[in-house]
Amino acid sequence: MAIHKKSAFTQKEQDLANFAKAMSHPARIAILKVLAQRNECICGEIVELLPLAQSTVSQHLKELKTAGLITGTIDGPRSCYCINWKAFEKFNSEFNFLFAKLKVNNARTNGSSGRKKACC
Amino acid sequence: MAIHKKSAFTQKEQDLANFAKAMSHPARIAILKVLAQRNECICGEIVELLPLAQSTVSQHLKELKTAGLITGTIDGPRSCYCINWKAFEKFNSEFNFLFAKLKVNNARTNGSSGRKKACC
DNA sequence: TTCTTTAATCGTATATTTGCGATATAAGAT
DNA sequence: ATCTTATATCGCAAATATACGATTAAAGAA
Repeated sequence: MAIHKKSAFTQKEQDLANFAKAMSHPARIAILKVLAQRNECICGEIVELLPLAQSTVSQHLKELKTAGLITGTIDGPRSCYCINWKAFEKFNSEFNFLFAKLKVNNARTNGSSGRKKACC
Repeated sequence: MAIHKKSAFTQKEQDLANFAKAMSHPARIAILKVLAQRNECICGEIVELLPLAQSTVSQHLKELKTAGLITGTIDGPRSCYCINWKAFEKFNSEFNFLFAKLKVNNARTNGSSGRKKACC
């Protein structure tokens, strides 16, 4: 492509998109589920559970960490990962806020006493 | 990469990832917001509001439609788009379900009477 | 029919993502 | 000091995503 256009959108739009992007791979969804079940987890445990090579899992963990969805701390020769609940709840509520706002707008313009859609 | 590994994960994990993927670009977030505000919208109106070429917007609309987040119907020489509320709510609740499940697990294993995290 | 309008699709260039093996790093064990 | 374990990073290949201009298609207007 010629030039990146992502910066032409609002920060909130970019934040939501970045959050969604971090969740946009089944391996990363699976990692989050494992972290939730075990509360905390070292890389090797996740590698055993996923059908991916160690280096690939490490890369997915790095992406989740960069996006702020998980935290990782060095524990001797290991790395211990946890879900960053604060960030997760923040993005979850932002997502719900967008969704709720959309629903309200939809009800206002297309409710029982509102106009009908011309199409769709 | 050598081979696709996405199919090695569960259907629910793939569904959630696909939904997140559809939301993973600020242009598509912006499109959803426009569709919500106007209830329904033709392609040209969206093109005027976004800093992207017509062909690019059309491509984003196609991705949202393929992911099932919006519907599109032909209206003469125009195409009218709407948010597919049912699919949107379904995925939203699935997302919330995952999040709630994670939160419950976290409270159970790390609540006021539970054990502390060893790291993070 | 021909012209205009609207949108989808094609072709192309470039950027990013995904995945793995190999290597590097870092810390504890011997 | 050397070995082992655990993980991050590098380098590469292949697949996807992003963006645009040009073209095509489809329907109403002249």
